[in-house]
Amino acid sequence: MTTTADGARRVTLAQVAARARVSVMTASYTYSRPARVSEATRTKVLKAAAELGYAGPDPSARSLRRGRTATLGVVLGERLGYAFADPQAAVFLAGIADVCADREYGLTILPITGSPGDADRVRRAAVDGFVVWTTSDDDPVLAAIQAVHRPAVVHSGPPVDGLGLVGIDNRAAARAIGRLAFAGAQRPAVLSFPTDRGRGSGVRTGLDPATATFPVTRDRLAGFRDAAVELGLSWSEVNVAVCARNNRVEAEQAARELLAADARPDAVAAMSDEQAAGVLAAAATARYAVPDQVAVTGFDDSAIAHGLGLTTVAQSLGEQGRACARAVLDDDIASARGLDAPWAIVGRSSTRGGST
Amino acid sequence: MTTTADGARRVTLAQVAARARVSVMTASYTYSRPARVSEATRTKVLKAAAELGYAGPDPSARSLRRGRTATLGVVLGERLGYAFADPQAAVFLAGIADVCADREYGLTILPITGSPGDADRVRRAAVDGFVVWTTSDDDPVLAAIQAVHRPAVVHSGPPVDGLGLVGIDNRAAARAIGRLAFAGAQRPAVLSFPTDRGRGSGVRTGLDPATATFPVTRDRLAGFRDAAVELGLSWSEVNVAVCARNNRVEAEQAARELLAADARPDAVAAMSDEQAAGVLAAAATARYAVPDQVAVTGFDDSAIAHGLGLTTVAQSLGEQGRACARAVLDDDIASARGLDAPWAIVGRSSTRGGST
DNA sequence: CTGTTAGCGCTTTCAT
DNA sequence: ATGAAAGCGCTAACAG
Repeated sequence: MTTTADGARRVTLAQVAARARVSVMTASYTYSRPARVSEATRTKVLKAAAELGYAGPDPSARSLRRGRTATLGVVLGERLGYAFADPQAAVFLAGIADVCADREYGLTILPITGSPGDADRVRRAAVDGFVVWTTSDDDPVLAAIQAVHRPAVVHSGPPVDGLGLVGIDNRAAARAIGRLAFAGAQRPAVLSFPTDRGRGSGVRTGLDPATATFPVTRDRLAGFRDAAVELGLSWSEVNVAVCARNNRVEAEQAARELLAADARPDAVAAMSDEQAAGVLAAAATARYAVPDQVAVTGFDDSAIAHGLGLTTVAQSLGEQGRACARAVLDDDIASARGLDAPWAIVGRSSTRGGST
Repeated sequence: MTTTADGARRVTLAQVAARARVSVMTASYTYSRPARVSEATRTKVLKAAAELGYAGPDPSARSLRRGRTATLGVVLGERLGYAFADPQAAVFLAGIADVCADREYGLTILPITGSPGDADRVRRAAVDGFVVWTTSDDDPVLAAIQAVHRPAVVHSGPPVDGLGLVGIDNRAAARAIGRLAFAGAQRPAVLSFPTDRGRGSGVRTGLDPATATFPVTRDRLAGFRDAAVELGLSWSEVNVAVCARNNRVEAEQAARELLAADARPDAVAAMSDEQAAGVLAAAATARYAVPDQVAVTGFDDSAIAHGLGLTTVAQSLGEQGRACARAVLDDDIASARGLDAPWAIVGRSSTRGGST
């Protein structure tokens, strides 16, 4: 007779209790409130459990009875491979994971594939609440989350009735960094995140920010436009290179195209440091001096920005991740009521006027 | 009277059934087996549900009753921030996520923080099985997973009784790539992953592979030693620079140290393409020609390897992730019985002898 | 410190 | 096509 038989023969607390000759409640307390049980009894119960191969209370049963799952759901509006390729998404998730670890919470990832089953996966997730990583205005998953009546926070928008919102004022930040990027420039250009779920890419001119359905993209485009206009530049002539994904390789390719054009840009404002790194690489290849021939700005002040001398917008995605997780786990959505997270301009050597 | 009152007043299927004037079972079928219910009744039930703000069956109750959670657990032996910073870990996770999406499974991430609570978090996770991303021989979480008697697969080791194992033969692959790296070299060096959970870093000489408790590190060190010995080089004189984390920045720093030494290495075998990229950067800064003055090899043939002209070991972490997930979800651990995943040497321009 | 009772919300039988 | 009964495994609430 093997103790660890192969069959997934489930051992229950009742069996353990019977074997230890105690009531089921005593066995239960042994696990959930050890202090309430005498040393001797506890030993007896654990011995019986070990003999039977009982590994602790069933999580589903416990969740049902307690009314909470001790798990947080994180909705990523992308296939996992893309989401993890974004260093800032990683930092954001790490912030969430910190809070979860502190509170002994699990973390369920809900990657959105774009298929109709996405909403169902969200509805069926055994979680106590949700954090949604940046998505588009028209993401059907948002309605599903709204419908389940569990605490949820959306990072960076869109705002959804009943859900919390955390992030920075992207328009204001883009305007501020855009002024540095475009200062003294004649032909500014923008390297953009995708404008909508279709994720079309290519260079457009005079792109209307309002047409973008990703709030982050929309707000940053609007901010860049504000900056251009304030500097007396015509937005309708600004080339906007839209990339399907936020990564260095695509950005470099797009920057190569921009820089090869007749009216070569003399300033490029990118939407992330990764993209800006691609621009710097393309500029280096084409032997254009930064910032004299091309000024470049990033966004996020990620780990690579310092080494690259990148003028950028500093914000803490890690702290924002923690704020999202706390708001959800504390069921305090009121603490997540807007895009008011702190940000700051970090001037370095990639823009004209030097680092201040 | 608001329909969507704030209070987390849980709506149950029984209430929906009552309102729709049908039995609880009919209401249940409406969700779990719509075909078994007439069109008219289904509409009636859904209408009642909408009126009450019922968002579908409670996941915990369903899990308890059905005996499965429809969620897969993924154990990462690192803080999330580090795990996500490793592009190959991201690819591996993406592979797992693919399989989960196909089968309408959720994905719970269990980051290991190194604290005693880790094992508990694993035990309490409401998942049907586990995939464990590379860890050390002495990771206490392995015993916890073994104890819960649910299907589990460990990627790249260590082997654990009753758990599946997926990965490549790292020693053989390291030996093969090491021969290319060290061919024609006099002073080979190695850039290594951490040897144990302590994650000490620094340059060591003649490091005994057997002392490493991370199987991947141990096997690759052993393979590099095999290669060195076969080429008539003395392992006891080989400098091994151990990095605490697998990333480009740390690797570049370590490579800088190696290259600044009196006996400058003329070949560096790294344990990942990220590390190799760091070596290339350090070599470029120091103006050493690759491969003539320094040959460099990577590992994994990741997205960056091609662009860098890196000679490396190709393997598909994505496919391995899928294999792990399938083995667990099919409860077919037998299909994951060893380190026999395919790998191949990809010769490029970073090693002497050119690309073949 | 330990035990009894009740029931979390759902779905698997097995009827009708 | 619909329904009644039973119980998944556990723990809150209340005794003793």
